[in-house]
Amino acid sequence: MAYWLMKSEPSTWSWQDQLAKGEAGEPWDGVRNHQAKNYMQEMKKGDLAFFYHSQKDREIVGIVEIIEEAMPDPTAAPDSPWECVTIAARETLDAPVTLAQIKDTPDLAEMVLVKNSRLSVQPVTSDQWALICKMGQAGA
DNA sequence: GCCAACGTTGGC
DNA sequence: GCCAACGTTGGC
Repeated sequence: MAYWLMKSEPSTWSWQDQLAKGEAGEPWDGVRNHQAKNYMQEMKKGDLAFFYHSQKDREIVGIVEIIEEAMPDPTAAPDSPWECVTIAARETLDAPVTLAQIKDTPDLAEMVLVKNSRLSVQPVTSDQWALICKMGQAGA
């Protein structure tokens, strides 16, 4: 069981958009970065990921589950290497965890989100996961 | 194969 | 809106 963090600009694809998809989920397509693609290939069905709003909000707003493992990205050219996973919303954080909070928390200083802010799909350690769930008052 | 130039992302 | 960081492109 692994943990991840996936970023989206709310103006492009927001948590509300994701919630609206319900159990059917939504392919996380359009990723055009090899590091991000490699992480998606490592994802297993049942893995969990934080859903992060970049740009204006800059906060973790919810938790999604990987419901389909990596497959060719339907929005990419047929012979391209790009892939996507499918995710479904699992839980909305009662208290969104902001980037500022994360930066103020010494135990979260090593997060990829802090170290490499531009990577849109990133791994999260189980310790980081547990702490952020606590900060966000996640029920699960 | 190296590296400068350029475009894009995302925090501030 | 600005700018730093990073990835990609293209000339040599």
